[in-house]
Amino acid sequence: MVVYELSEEQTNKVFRALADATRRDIVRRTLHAEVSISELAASYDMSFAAVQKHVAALEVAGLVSKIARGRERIVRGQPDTIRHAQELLTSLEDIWRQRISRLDDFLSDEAT
Amino acid sequence: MVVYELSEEQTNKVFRALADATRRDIVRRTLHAEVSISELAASYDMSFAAVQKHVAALEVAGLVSKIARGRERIVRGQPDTIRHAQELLTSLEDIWRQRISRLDDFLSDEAT
DNA sequence: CTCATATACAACCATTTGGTTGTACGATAC
DNA sequence: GTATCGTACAACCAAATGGTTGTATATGAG
Repeated sequence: MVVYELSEEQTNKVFRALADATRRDIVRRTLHAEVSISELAASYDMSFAAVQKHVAALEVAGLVSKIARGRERIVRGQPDTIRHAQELLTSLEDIWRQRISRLDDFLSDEAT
Repeated sequence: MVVYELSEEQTNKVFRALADATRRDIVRRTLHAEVSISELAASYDMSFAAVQKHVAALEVAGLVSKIARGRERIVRGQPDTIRHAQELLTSLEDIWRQRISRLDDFLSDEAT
């Protein structure tokens, strides 16, 4: 399986974008179904422009994409980028697991 | 399986902490083996105090813990918190998968 | 055509972030 | 005891973040 690595800068943007409850909620909603920016904006207690900025941050991170439909912009969640972030976390967990298995080896050596 | 949910604020801190290449590297190294703060500081092109702040951000997020050993502070990666973040990303992916399966249902209804 | 809607974007502002240097203090080495 | 090492923490600063309002523009409705 070929994994397309994200650049460090791209990775920063992905995690940064996920570090906000409103943005995480936008990702959830746009993964669930296509939503326009104004529909999103109606849900949060902040200005339209603020929501627009959150969507822009998510778009730059690759967590959502926008397509024009008439005068609306439809926002779609991008599961691939989520998966990239997940793979990075998995690689961290693997480091831990390798450490544990090294420790097991050490202990079984000890026992002989 | 009981999953201990992180608060929104705690989740913000975890992702925020991961949104920096130096901090991700510190997590990698401290998951691999125990390292003192000064050992960490020697690796990065910034002041000791700056590295100390990065470690503090990771500690507040629950991604590392510190224990005193003599005059040193040993930093340990905390795989549990990594797993919490991973579970959140998995729940996002699940939302996507449910959408796909709804779409499949729709298409098979269409076919009948 | 005119009006309302959906979006884009600039300018502005307060707060947070990420770095710096300097100072203080406990633990270890000599 | 004194010097050194490892850490903690405060004060400071520039840049980024997350919100605001205001203005412009394109699309759809009537």
